[in-house]
Amino acid sequence: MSDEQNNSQIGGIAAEALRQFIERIERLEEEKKALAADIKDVYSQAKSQGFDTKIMRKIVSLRRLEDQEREETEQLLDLYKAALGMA
Amino acid sequence: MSDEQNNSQIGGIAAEALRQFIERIERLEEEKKALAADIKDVYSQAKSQGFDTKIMRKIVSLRRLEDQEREETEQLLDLYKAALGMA
Amino acid sequence: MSDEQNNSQIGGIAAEALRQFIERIERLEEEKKALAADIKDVYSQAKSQGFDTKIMRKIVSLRRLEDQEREETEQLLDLYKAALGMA
Amino acid sequence: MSDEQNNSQIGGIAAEALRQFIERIERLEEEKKALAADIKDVYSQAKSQGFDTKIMRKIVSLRRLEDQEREETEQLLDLYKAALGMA
DNA sequence: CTGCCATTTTACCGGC
DNA sequence: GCCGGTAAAATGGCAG
Repeated sequence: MSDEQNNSQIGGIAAEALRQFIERIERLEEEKKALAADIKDVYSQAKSQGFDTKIMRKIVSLRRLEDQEREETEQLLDLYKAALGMA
Repeated sequence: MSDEQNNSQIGGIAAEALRQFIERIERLEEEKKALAADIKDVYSQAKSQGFDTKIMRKIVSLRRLEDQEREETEQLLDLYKAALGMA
Repeated sequence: MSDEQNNSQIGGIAAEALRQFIERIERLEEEKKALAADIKDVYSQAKSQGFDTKIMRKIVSLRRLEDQEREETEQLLDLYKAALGMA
Repeated sequence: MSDEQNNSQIGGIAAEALRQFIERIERLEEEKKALAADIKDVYSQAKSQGFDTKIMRKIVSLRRLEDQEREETEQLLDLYKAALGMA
C-alpha cells in the first residue's frame, strides 16, 4: 500500500483532506519564501550600486504606512458618507 | 513637468535608479502580501471544515524545521568536505 | 535629597517600582553580555588549537535545531492529546 | 564501548577536545537562554503592574547607549593622556 | 569593510 | 477588543 493511501486509513477521508490543505499551504509558503529572496536580491543590487539599503527600507516602510493611512481615511470617508445617506 | 520626471532632477540619474528599485521592491511585497492572504484563506477553509488550525500550524512549522535540519546537515557535510580538501 | 529618592517624586510610588524593574533588567543583561563574551572566548580557544570555528558553529546550530524539532514534536503530541480529550 | 570513547576513535584525541568545546558552548548558551527568559519575565511582571514595556525597552536601550558613549569618552581621554605623556 | 548570522523589535493572527 | 504567542522585518555584532 502506498504512503498516500496509508494516510487516509488513519482518520478516514479527513486525513486526506488535511494532507491537501497542508500541501497547499506549503506550496504557498514556498512561493512566499521565493519572493522574500527576490526582495533581498533587489536590495543587494541596489547596495552594489551605492545605495544605502537601511534608508531604502525606511522609505519602503514609510510609503507602506502612508498607503495604510490613505486606505483608512478612505474607509472613514465611506463610513461617513453611508451614515449621511450618501452611499 | 510631470511628477515622475521630477524625481530624477534631485540627485541626477541616481534618483531614477533608486525609484525603480523601490518600485520593484514594492511590487514584490505586494505579491508576498497576496500570498500571505492566500495562506490565511486556506487555514480558514480548513477551519470551516472542522480542522484545528493550531495543530495544522504546528505540523507546518515542524515540517519546515525538518527541512531546515536536512539543509543544515548538507551544509555541514559540505564544510567537512571543503575542510578535508574534497571540494 | 539623594538622586535615588528624587525618582520617586516624579510619578509617585510607581517611579520607584519602575526604577527597580529597569535595574533588574540591566543586571540580567550584563550577565547575558558576559556569557556572550565567554562563548566568544571558547571559540577563540578552539580556533587557537586548530579547530575550524565555522564548522563548530554549524554543529552547534544543527544540534540546536534538533532540540527545537524534538520540542515541537512534543508540543504537537500534546496538541493531539488535548484535541482527543486525553489531557 | 561507550559513546564517549567512540568519539575519540574518529579523529584521535582532537575529537574529544572538540566535543568538550562544543559542550562548553552549549552550556553557556543554555545559561544565556535562561537569562533571556528571566528578562522576559521581568518585563511581564512590569506589564502586569501597568507599565508600558515598549517604553521600558526604549529606556533600557537609551541607557545602554549612554553607557557606551561614556566609556568611549573615557577611552578617548585616556588616549589623549597617553599621547601627552600623562599616563 | 563586507557579508552573514543572531538577536531584537515589530506586526500579525487566533483565542478569550 | 485585548492579550498572548508566533512569524517577519530590522537592527546589531561578529568573523573573515
